[in-house]
Amino acid sequence: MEQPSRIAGTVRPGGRTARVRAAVLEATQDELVEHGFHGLTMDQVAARAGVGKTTVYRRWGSTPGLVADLMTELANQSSPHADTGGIESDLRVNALAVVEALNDGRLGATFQAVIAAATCDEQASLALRTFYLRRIEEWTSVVDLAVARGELPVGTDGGEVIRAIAAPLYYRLMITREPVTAEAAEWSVARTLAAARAGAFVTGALVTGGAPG
Amino acid sequence: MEQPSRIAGTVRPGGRTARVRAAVLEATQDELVEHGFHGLTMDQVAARAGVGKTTVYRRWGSTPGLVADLMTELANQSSPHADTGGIESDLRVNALAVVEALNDGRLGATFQAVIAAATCDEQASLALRTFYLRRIEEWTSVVDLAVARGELPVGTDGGEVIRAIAAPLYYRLMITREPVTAEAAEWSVARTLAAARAGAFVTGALVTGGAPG
DNA sequence: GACTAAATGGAACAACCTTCCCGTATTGCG
DNA sequence: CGCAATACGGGAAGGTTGTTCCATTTAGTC
Repeated sequence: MEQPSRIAGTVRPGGRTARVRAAVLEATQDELVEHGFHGLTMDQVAARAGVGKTTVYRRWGSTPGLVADLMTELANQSSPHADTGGIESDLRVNALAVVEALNDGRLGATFQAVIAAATCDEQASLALRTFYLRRIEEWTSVVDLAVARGELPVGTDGGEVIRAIAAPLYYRLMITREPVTAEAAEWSVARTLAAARAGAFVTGALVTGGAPG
Repeated sequence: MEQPSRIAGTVRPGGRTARVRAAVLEATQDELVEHGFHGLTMDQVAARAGVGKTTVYRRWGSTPGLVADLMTELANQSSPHADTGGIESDLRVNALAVVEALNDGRLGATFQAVIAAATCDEQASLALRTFYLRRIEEWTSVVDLAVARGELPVGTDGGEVIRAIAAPLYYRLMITREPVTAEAAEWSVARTLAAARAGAFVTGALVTGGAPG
């Protein structure tokens, strides 16, 4: 095709190109805060960023492409997991970080936009999946260490525990649209931990009764 | 004023008006299955439904209005909760029903569309919240009965239990975009039940340790 | 510091969304 | 069965957004 076997912006990523990218992503977030994903247009993003429409089309192609790139950018800003020495406080740090992120004007709007975009765009869906699976993986070690310390049963699936912490918070945000409070985070930690201690997160086991078989 | 103090379609809801509404909502679902919320246009909905686009604009106003009405329609189609006599199987019925709905082509696409629409439209957000809070309320009695039977601790918050069952499934659907399987439903039931039995859903209590402090 | 290729920006064009106007068809009622 | 009000349908106009072409500017290199 027309493209020199590479995507525009990757051959000479320094100087102006980098400034343009930063300005466009910044403008994208601003637009998302104000209008949400449905109201995001290439036109206004370009105008707000002070760049030509052509540039936005060439480098991002569409509005889902914009939010996907935004999510990829966030994915690269790795936030190190906690290590407070106890699983309960570690998970609490995690849950409260999620609550804080979702309630942050810019971040919250961005997350919701990418989630919305992922419902109709494969690129956005991939960016979303990549971001969260990476975050989950980063935090899994917190659970693994707790297992090593004897705080949780051997075989506990760390990834599933981290998912279980976050799930109720996102459920409130996106589905029931209830406020995502610190209290909800505490509940999530307490309930997940209770289930984990009962062995409900042990791989392959479906513990439903009071005593393990 | 222009409007006779009522919204079009509410004064004479019989006959053609009802047929038009049914055709439009049907076409909306079809379009959602094919293009998602982002690709939903008033134009194509009208064409597909075989009605004038003026009518669609007059009665629904926008695409979020369309999906909001769709959700309201689904909310009125109440599905009675289970009563198998045991909390575990009751919750399993609930979880599997959610899995089935989310994996259904039409329903799944509709849910995702409304969730996406709710991120930028108050009307859709309200329809979504109304739908789910009603469903949660319908299923809460299942937990209350279990408490009465002595299967779960006194004071267990039924609404929160039902939320906890569904949350991981929606999390997989919308956030990590992993397949929503029957296995995931089983996990959710087992973990929620383990936490509930440990008293983690008792109102006001934050049970985190083995023994209450 | 000059050269080459990459990246950008402005303008033009097409497509789409949304509204307005008015004639027509249908409903609910007497 | 006839009347009056309601709801619908079609087409055209105005505005916004999507998409592409080509000259100009800039980054990276010798």
